[in-house]
Amino acid sequence: MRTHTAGLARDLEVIEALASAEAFTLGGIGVARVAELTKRDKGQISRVLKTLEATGLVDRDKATRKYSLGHRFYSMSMRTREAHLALQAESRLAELVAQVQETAHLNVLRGGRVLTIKTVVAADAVRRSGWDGVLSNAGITASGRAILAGLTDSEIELWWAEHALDDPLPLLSIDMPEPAEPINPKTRRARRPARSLKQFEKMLQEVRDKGYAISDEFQEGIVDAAAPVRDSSNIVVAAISVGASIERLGDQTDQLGQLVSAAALRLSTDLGAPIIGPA
Amino acid sequence: MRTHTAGLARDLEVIEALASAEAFTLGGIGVARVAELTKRDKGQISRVLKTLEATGLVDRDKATRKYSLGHRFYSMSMRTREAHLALQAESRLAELVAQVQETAHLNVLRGGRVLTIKTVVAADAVRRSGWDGVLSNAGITASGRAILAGLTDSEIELWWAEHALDDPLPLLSIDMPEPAEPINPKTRRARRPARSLKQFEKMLQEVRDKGYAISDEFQEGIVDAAAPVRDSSNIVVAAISVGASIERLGDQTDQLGQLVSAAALRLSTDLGAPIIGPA
DNA sequence: CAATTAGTTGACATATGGACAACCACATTA
DNA sequence: TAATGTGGTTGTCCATATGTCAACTAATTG
Repeated sequence: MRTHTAGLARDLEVIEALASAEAFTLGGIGVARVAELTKRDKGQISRVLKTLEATGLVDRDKATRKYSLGHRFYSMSMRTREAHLALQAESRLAELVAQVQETAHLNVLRGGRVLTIKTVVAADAVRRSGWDGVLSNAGITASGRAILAGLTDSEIELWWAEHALDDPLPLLSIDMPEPAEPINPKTRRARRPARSLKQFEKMLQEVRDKGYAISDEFQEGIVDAAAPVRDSSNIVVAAISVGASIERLGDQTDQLGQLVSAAALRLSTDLGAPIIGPA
Repeated sequence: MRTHTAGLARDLEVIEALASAEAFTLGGIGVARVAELTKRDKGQISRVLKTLEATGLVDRDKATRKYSLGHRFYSMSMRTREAHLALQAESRLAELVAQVQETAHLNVLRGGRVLTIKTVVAADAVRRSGWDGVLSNAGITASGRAILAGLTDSEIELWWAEHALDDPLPLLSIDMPEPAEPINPKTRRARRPARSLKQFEKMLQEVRDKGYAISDEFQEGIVDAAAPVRDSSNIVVAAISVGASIERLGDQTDQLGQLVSAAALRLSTDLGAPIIGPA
C-alpha cells in the first residue's frame, strides 16, 4: 500500500526538528540547520517554514531569523484531552504536594510511553524545572504500572506484545532532561518492564492489591509511588505519582503510597468516577 | 511566486479543523466531517490523518474512530516560549489572585492578537474554565495595550498599519468560549482599538505614565487592568491582567492597577529584568 | 437485515515538490 | 573595500507524489 502522504510525513519532520532538544536550548534554529537535520534542500525548507509560520505553528525571531515552535502550538495544545486533565488535576496535585513535601506529577499512558502532563514542584525541590511534556518508558515507571494495572489481562497481553520492547525514545523526538550517558547495556536491559509477561502481570496484580504502584528502577536512588485516576466511565485515564529519595523516604513507602492513592481517588471523583473502592 | 508548499498548506487545514470549536466540544470528529470542513476528498483525508496519527500530532479514539488533537501536541507545546513563561508566571499570578480575589491572566502579544497563556482562577470565580489558549483582539484589551505601550513610536505605527484592522478571529481557527451573537455592526465598530493612530498613541502614553493599562471595551461590565512584564533585556514580553466587574470594583480601579503592576514587576525581576522603574 | 453512512484502498492523469542554481543580505577577514 | 563565506530566498525544469474518482469494506441505523 502506498501511503499517499509522503510529502506531509517529510514536512512533519521539520516540526520534529524544531521540537528537538537542540532547537529548544538554543531558542530556535535556522533554515540551514533544519535542512541539515532533515536532510532536505534548504530552499524547500525555507518555503516549508514560511507556510508553517503563516499558521503560527512555528514562530520566527525577527532579529535572529531563527525558527522555533510557535504560539499556535501552545494555543492548540489547550484543546487536547491532556490539557483538560492537567487543568483539573492542578489543585489535587497541590494538596498532595502540601502533604508529602515532594514534587508530584500527573501522567498518562500513550502507546508504550508515559507522558507527564503536569508537575507541581515542592517548595524545597532542588530542580525547579518540571518534567512537563516529557515521555518516559511506561513499563518501568510507577505511573505506567498504575495505569496498566487498570487494564484487563487480554489488554495487557496486547500492550506487552506491542510495546514491551519499545526503544526508550522515538525518532528525532523530544528527549528527556538529562539525555543520559552513552547506552550502557546493563542499564538498557534494566529498562525493560520485566523479564516475561507472566512476571509483569504478577507485578500488576500486586499493584491492584495495594492500590498503588512502586518503582525504583526509573531513576537511581529515587522511589516512585503512583496511583490510578479514573474518569466517569470508571476507566483509568491517568496516574498521579510522587518520587522521593530513598533516604528521605525511609520505611514510609506504604504511607506515601496511601497518600498518593487518596489523592488519585479525589481527582477521580472530581472527574465523575463512581465512588466505589479501587477496581 | 509559487509557494511550493501547497500540499502542506492544505494538510495544515486538517489540523485547524481538529482545533476547531466543533471538534473540541464533540471530543473529536471523523474522517468524513474533516473532509467536509476542509473541502477535500475523504480518501485523501483518511490518509492524511493516518500519517498525522503516526507522529502523535492527532489521536484517534479507538472506539468511536474519531480524531482529535494528539498528545504530541501537548508534549511539544511545552517546548514553546509560551509554556516557559506560563510556568514561571504561575506563582506570581497566584499571589496576585490571593490579593485581589479575582482571576488573573498572563498574556502575550502575537501579531494583532493577545494570547492568554495562563489563567489562575479566583476561589469564588463563577466560570472555572480558564481562557488558556484563547486569542483576543489586542487593541481593545488591557493586556494588548500594556504590551504595545512598551514599543517605540515607530514600532507602534508599524503595528497599527499591519494589525489595527485585523478581524476578530482568523480562518478556521480557535474561537473564543462564547462564540458571540451574530455580528452586530455597532459592537463590531467598537472592537477597533481607536479611531486613529494619534488617538491610540495618546492612549498608550497614558498607559506609560500610569504603569498599567485599563480597558472596559473588551467584555461588557468588566474592567480589565494590565501591566507589562519585561525580560532580562528589558523588553516587554507579556502582560499580567485582572478583570473585575464594575460594581465589585467601585472606585478602586487605581488600586487594582497598582497591585497588578506590582505583580508584573515581581515577575519581571524573576525573569531577570533590570530593577529600574517602569521603563 | 436491508439500507445508509463512514472509512479504506487502488489506479491514472496532473499538479506539486525536489534538485540545482542564481541571487541577495550580511558578517568576517585580508 | 574587496574578497570570501554563510544563511536565506526565489526561479525553473522534470520526476513523482498527490488529487480525483470509483470500487470496495466496515460500521451504524431503522
